[in-house]
Amino acid sequence: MSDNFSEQIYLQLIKVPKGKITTYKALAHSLGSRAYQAVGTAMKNNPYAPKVPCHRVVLSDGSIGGFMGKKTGKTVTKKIKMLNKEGVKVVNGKVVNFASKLFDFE
DNA sequence: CTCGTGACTTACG
DNA sequence: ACGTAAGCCACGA
Repeated sequence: MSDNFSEQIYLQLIKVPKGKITTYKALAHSLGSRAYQAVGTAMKNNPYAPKVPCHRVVLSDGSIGGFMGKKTGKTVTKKIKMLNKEGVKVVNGKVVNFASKLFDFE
């Protein structure tokens, strides 16, 4: 497992400080690829969980993404609460002040 | 190698 | 603003 690509995604995600978040686009772009979908694919694989806080990754609009929306929030709802606890306020499946909490990859 | 799917993004109507 | 279509990359069969 851990093809270089997926591994980079996890590394970047882990690199994100607490209370901050990132988007699929920025994440993929930081890897030097446009694998927006690949990022999601790697997330659903998430072999590094909970080391890899996939809930810290949101859509370009700041929406949580396909976590909830499908099955009345089950696992996701919990993560949302966790985010709120860390300082990332999530309401109605969207991040509050999300642009300001966005983490810039160096 | 080819096909289908996906926790995505952008563009057009 | 919303819905559909096409494009993007990676992974599984």
